[in-house]
Amino acid sequence: MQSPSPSADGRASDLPAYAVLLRTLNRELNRSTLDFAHQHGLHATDIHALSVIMDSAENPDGPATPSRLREELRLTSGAVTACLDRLERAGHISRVRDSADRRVVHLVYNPHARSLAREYFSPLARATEAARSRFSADELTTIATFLGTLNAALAAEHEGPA
Amino acid sequence: MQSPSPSADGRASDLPAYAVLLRTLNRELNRSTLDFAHQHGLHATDIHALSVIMDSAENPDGPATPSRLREELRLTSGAVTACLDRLERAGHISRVRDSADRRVVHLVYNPHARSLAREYFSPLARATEAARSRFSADELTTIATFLGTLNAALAAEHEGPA
DNA sequence: ATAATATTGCTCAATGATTGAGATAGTTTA
DNA sequence: TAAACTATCTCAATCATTGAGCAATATTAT
Repeated sequence: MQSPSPSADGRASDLPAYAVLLRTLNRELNRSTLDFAHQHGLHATDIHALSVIMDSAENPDGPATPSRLREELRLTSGAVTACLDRLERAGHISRVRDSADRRVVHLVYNPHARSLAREYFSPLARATEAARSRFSADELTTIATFLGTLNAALAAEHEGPA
Repeated sequence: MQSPSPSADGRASDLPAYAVLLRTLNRELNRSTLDFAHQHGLHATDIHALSVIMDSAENPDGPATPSRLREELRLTSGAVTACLDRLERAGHISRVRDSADRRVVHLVYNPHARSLAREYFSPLARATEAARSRFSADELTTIATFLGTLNAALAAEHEGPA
């Protein structure tokens, strides 16, 4: 009844189909996170925090701080403190006072957490590589550009939706 | 030092770059979920449950059940019951006993929840459409195929990782 | 300098979602 | 019919999160 879609896989490229694909992807990624958290006696919150701390370490916006986590994870300050206490107690991260502004705490992850993170992302990396292997270099470039564009659009949605 | 990558956006299509893109996407989608949940006095769990119930209604695997939610959301049975109590009390879903096997409860979402779900996915749909508008039909087909492949690979990871 | 204001992260009692063991009701197998 | 199994629910205990307030540091104005 809809467009006959001459290309072999074309039936799955309209907006509703994209919505289902993205929702499913979100669920799969969350499930990976939960499984990994359970395996290590941590909570989903802790893993998400670790993910933010990891990405902040490599990004030019500077190292992660408790305030940053509060915004990224939509937690209250008390919850952030508790989360960081858990991660620090388990040896994954350290709190380091900024020397310039001594109110600020920098969050750095220890070598221990580095290997933990590698382990966490290993199934994801395996699945991603399996999917990537089916596409050409040009196609992978297109897909990466799309993902970047989508991320930017989502970020714009909850920063200035008006 | 790495491959010079002649294509304009090629630098962003290797595996580590994909990992960052997918982690960021996951965070953006979760943040949308949390923001929406807060706006409506619900919890992230409730929204995820609603999402599963929605997709189950349209999928051929049959309607959602508490057991299904327990697996999908990695919750215990007590938590599922509490979550469904909240959703039912707020009028979003109904529990319906299966007539064939009267131990089973089918979860259906009410018209009220249908409009709630539309509202929830509206920012996501807007962002997705904004990103989609930048790509050709062929490119969108490629991207959709990739997302489907990735979802299948992720599902395979936590069903039979061995 | 000094006082007033703002910001960062923490403390702690209260709240409430989640856990986990068990109960209940229904189904299937022998 | 009895026994074993399954789906869901109940409920006390646990523990992450909330939210108000505090301590320490930084900034700005006078």
